[in-house]
Amino acid sequence: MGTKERQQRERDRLSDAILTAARELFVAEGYRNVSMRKIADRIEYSPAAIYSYFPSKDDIFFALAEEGFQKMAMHISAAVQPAAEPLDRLRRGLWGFYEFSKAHPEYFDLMFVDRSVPSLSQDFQRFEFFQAITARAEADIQACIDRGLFSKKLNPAAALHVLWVGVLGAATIRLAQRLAPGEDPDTLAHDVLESLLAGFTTDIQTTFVASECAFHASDDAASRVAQNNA
Amino acid sequence: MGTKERQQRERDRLSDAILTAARELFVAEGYRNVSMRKIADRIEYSPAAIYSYFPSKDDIFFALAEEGFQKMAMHISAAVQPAAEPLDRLRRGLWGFYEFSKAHPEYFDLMFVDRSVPSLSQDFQRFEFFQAITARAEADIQACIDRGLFSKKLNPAAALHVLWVGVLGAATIRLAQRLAPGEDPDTLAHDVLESLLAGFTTDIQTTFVASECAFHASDDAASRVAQNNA
DNA sequence: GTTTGACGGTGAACAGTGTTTAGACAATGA
DNA sequence: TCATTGTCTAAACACTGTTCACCGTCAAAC
Repeated sequence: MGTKERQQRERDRLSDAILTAARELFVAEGYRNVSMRKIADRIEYSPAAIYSYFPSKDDIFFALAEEGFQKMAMHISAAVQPAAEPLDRLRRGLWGFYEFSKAHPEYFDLMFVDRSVPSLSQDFQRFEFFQAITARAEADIQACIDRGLFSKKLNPAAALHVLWVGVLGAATIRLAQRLAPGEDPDTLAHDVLESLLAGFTTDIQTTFVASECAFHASDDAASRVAQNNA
Repeated sequence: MGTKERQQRERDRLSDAILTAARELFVAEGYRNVSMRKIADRIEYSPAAIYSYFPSKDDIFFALAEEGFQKMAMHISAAVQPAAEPLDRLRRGLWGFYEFSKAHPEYFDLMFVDRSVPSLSQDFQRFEFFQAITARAEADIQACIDRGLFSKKLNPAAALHVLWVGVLGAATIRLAQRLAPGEDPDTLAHDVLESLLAGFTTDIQTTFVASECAFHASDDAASRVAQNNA
């Protein structure tokens, strides 16, 4: 009767144990120091046993990345929560993104920076996290446009990407420790965010729409755009 | 007589051969796929021989990173060259930075993103490249301020970091392939750059100076700054 | 001319990595 | 009771960075 169910339960239990062991090693030592043998030691099974639960090491990290996205969604939601004004919400959300990179550097690296887990790059858009958080943020940007805080020429989706990527750059440079000893990464992240938001108030960037963007095509195009904006 | 010199010449020759082999493997297969044994195979020596020329694998990558900085300095200088106007020079220089990340992704990753070569993080400011390129770029920013193109409240050094980090974020996200299939990374990089430059024209960011920045201290501080700028 | 010492290079090993495979063993269904 | 199924393991494969005892060569000293 319930034998199939019990077996499945047992499978789930061990699958969870593998993920838990991997997660603990992962946050403690970084994912570069997580090995199948260390995971096996923790769960008191042989390394080969893991392979009947996860096809490869990459798949374990893929599952961990999925956890990371949920963690981040909660982190950002909590940061946005207390604010009602759209610009305030936007600021808080992006700062929450930066803070997440500080609170969970290993997750952040795995989710956004690392190139050694191929499945993550390939299936990145699969994470439904982006549909949820992104939609709200874009609505906030639209609200800022409607209230006259941002340029009417702004494309909310493109603008969100710009903000996201800008803060991500600051977070990455902090994690990679590519700043001089005196420089404060928090200030840098803050300045990037504020500069971008300030830029959104202006009408200057006429090439903001993708189809009009030929800046990178050639030297001639580059100087043409430069002249336009000078 | 010249025996010492000949021995030294021979040492230099082999040291160069090691770096050449490493570089070829590095650009062809990525530095994660460079192994001491593969390098040894190429130079037709045993793996152990390498260790009397480089203390560790990290030191080989450190030397390659140094090459990368020289490469990048040349790339950016060539991009800036044809322009006379400071804003144009700035734009070209930063776009050159982005293009470098496309032309030499492995170098870029090693130089700015990677965390697995500890010596690079530790001695990052040692690369004299930054003194050379940075000084010129800061002068261009100062010129933009003087000509009224940028806010007078702008700190050139901080502003350059902001531009640098913003473009770096776009480059990183492109390399990590964390964009949806439809999205164009070049457009994104361009938008980031233009938004930041546009932001520099405004006086809005009153917290641009480090000492006044308390945005990230607490929720109260965050909302206070938000109100200031709303 | 012989001996000594240093140096350059190697083979083998150590301790680790992800992954595969043949086999053992227990639990299940007929 | 017997055959089957599924789970787990020991051992191996092909790698990784690094170390170390050894070995021959060659320059210098006696």
